[in-house]
Amino acid sequence: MDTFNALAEPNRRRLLEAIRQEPCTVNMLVTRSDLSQPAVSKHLKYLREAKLVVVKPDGQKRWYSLNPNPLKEIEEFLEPYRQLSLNRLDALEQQDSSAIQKLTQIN
Amino acid sequence: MDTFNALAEPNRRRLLEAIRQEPCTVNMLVTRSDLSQPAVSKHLKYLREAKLVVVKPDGQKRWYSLNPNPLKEIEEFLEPYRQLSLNRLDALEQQDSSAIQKLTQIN
DNA sequence: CGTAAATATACCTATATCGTTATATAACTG
DNA sequence: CAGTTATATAACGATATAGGTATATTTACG
Repeated sequence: MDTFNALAEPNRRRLLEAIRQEPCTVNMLVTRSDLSQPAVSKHLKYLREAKLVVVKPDGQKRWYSLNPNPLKEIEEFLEPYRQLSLNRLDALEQQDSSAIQKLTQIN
Repeated sequence: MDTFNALAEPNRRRLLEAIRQEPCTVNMLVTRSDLSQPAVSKHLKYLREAKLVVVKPDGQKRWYSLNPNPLKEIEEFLEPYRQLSLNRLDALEQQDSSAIQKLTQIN
């Protein structure tokens, strides 16, 4: 499971959001999601494979915390696209709001 | 097909890269990839669903060009993660290279 | 008009993955 | 030790999708 695929699943993004806010045990994530415990464990397995989380065992509990480093790959992919939409829209916003309508209704 | 899933497929990312550089017809993309024509057409269908590309028919040709707007969703997702790794590593780089080793070997 | 070119779609097989239930594996607790 | 808690894994069915080949559809051209 690579970074892109790990982020492609909405439940996995939500789990990662929770872990980003603070390290979590599996049970904490089960409580905060509407997923079963095995489902959470499986998603965590994929997040581990993608190295987006690291685990620290503590007795029977496992503390999952974020490793944001792999996200750089996504950032690097997005980099060449940044100049395009965002700046282009920003520039338009300063002059012609009808042109923005035209552009944004594509999306 | 949502934005995240559209980007999860490596061939699709490559097609998008090509389209980003200049608008392309299907045949151009077939030539520049190692995919069959139907495979390219299918990936383009998903990119269209995700609204990452727009098509302009021109005779029998279809010109595919980039619509970067949906990428904002990815940017917004990444936003809260930006402060974490990148800045943290940048800060470390300026003082202690062994600490960087420890951090980066997680990844 | 008949053929070729450009693209899309249908159909098939293989593989991945989602979620669930049941079960295994440790580690605590009394 | 017995039972419970925390987590992981196995096994299963359902669904999605990747790729290929064959074919349909539309447009161009002589």
